[in-house]
Amino acid sequence: MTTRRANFLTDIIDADLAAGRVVRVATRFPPEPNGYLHVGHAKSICLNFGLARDYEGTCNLRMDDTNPVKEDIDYVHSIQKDVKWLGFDWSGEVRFASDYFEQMYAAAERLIRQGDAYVDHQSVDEIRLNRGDFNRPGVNSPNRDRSVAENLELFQAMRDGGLPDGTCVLRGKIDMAHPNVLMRDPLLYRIRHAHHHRTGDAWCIYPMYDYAHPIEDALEGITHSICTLEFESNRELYDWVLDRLGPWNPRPRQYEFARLGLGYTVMSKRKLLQLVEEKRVHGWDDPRMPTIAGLRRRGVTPEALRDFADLIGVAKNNSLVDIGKLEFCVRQDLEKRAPRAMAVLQPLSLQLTNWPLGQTDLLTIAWKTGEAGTRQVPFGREILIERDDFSDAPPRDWKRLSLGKEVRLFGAYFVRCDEVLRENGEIIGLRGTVDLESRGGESKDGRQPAGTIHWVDATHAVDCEIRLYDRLFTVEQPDADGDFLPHMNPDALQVLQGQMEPAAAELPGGTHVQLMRVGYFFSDPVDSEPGKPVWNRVIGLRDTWAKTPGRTEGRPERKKEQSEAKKDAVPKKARAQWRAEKRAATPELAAAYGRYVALGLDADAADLLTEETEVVAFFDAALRAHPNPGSLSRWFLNDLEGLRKGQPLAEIAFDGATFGHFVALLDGDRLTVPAGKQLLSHLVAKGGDPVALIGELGLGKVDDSDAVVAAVDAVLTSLPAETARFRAGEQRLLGVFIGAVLKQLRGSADAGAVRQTLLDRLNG
RNA sequence: UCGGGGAUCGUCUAAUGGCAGGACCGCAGACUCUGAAUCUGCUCAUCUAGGUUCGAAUCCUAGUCCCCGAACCA
Repeated sequence: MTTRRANFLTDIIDADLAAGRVVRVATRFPPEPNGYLHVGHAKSICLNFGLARDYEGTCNLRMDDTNPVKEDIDYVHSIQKDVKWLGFDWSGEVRFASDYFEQMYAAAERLIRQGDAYVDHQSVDEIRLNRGDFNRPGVNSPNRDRSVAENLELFQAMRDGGLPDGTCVLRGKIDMAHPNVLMRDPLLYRIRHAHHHRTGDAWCIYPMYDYAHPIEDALEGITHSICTLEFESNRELYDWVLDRLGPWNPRPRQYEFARLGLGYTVMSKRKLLQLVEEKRVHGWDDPRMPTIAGLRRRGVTPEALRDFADLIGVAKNNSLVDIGKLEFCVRQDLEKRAPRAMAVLQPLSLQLTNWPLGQTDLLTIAWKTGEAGTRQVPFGREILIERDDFSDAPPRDWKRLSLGKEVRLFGAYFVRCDEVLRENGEIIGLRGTVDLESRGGESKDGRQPAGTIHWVDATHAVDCEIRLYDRLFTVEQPDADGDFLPHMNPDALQVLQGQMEPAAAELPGGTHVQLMRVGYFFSDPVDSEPGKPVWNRVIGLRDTWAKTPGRTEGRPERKKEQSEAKKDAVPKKARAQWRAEKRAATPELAAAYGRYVALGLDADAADLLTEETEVVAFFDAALRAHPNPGSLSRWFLNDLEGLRKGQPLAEIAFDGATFGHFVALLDGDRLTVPAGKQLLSHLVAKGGDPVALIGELGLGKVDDSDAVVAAVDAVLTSLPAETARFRAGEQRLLGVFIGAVLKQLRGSADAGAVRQTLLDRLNG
């Protein structure tokens, strides 16, 4: 198993493997072929395929093609291309949801026969209306109680094709009052007389996502079905479908993670499609687009994208990732791989008056300093430098050319500026002299110029198109409110004619270079022609100079204000209030509350213990076994409540009386607190007799102070560095020692005594 | 309003009752034939309030804020 980043999903998988719930890991990446994949998908691809790789399992690529009106074969191809380009390979053939249509149909008939589905003839509007809303339950369809035979016949009729679209649907029969609206008799099949890119006209009914997806997963033997957070509510329905159509081995489980949110771009397929269709960008692979195709054409590498996925991790927090992290990964990767070349984007002519007319010097310069591989770079009397590299009023730390000052032209000669040529006040050229002794960039006398700049020889330079790309939007969250289009960055694409050194201009389409001191570039694989490359700027170099002169623009505030609806909403009814009302309506609870208060419990404890009658019964039984309400309520409320995780008391492995006996052991000083916690969690999970378990688990309290002293000494000698640090003043390390001692004594020693012994030893 | 999720440096993410760690960003310095890269150092966080515990980011209670869900979409 290769090393990997841990996240909550690897925790789950580790636990599943350890418990034997699964014997291998099978994941899947299930895009709908209705658009191009984007960088958010790249995160999901890296996750799913990465998990399969790390656990030596499998990952399927599956087209979720259940809606023929939106999907297209072109997208099927682009998706495969993008996944491969990212560096992943799927298990076996590409899968298609449409390949399972026959099995899904049979499964639907089974649901009907089981009484779990029915054909409904209500209209779209009626169905929506009768579904109710978050506050109102839905109402049953008049067709809900049709017989199995009738449903079977109607469903067959749906398939047979005689019914126009919208005539009727197949629905799951669950509960129209369910608090999860998705569970209110969800639609399973609808009629759509549409041509499917794969099944053609074989079908006129198509399954809905919530019905189809779990079946696809189960049929493929998927163990961990990973999707994004917005499907959390759908999981209940996913499980419903699987539970009624099993048994499955393995039984797939759905888990959700946070989709990628990235600053200064949009990620929804709808918005991306809109940009393409309205021709606001030049197609899906426009280098400004966050699509995989766009990033690829821009010159971002698969390695950089995979690094990025690793860097941002996987969790359930809604997050907005700083696009600077992507830029960091791109720079880091290109820094390693890109050869260096020179081009001038905004040329300024420099005439070298002491260079012989018509003579050219051919310099040999390494593609990458310190590495093998060189090219020839011509040098002559007229040199082009970057306009920004000359200043006639240089600031204090200026490391470039200025009047009377000398700089090194990278890999060539030292030059000095002697004269500035102007026209109407504007600088139109420079005259200067070259140090003929400095060929190769070293002077005989060992002097060092202030700086080094890039350049090209004017007579040999090659004209080439340079495309400068920038963030697509001017704000971090373009779709935070209202229309995202007004936030488009008009300067996201800037086209320049640059002058490039001849050797670099020969490079074929699809090559990366670093144009020195400018940025990383990629010769456009589509528009480049032999000898006429078009260069895309992938990303600029980090520029600590550009941002120094007071240009620190503050990071814009992120949008996180309350929605209008929330502002006016009445606060949720307090839970304490809810319990008080329940007590008022339930004499049994009210009586218990009075009794507990009379017993000396504080009002909060009495309140919490009287939320449900089963708790009261449990607590009363404990009270009979051990009449100490104070410690009983503390252990119940603080520990047992956490351990049972909402499980009904009736389902845990021990009863109230046992709980009473358990607390009595603690009060009788037979058990320390940590040992008690260990014992309690054992009791909740497996049950048993507390007294017997103390012996079995070795939890009995150790009163032997010699044993404590011995353990303390052992721990201190095993942690010499920490001991020294503690003595030097790091008091917080006491907890580490206590923990280690307790662990050694299996939690059976009194923590207070351990603490005191430790202090004596450390300070004495 | 009902149901489901989530809150840890500016950002992303760890810590599974025991030293709040890493990365990005930022700042400072070193080095430099790229104001790049590299190297060194620094700044910076547990949503709030109570409780349990020797010890709480973690367990309990109450609250606050954010996100998702009511398509014959996925």
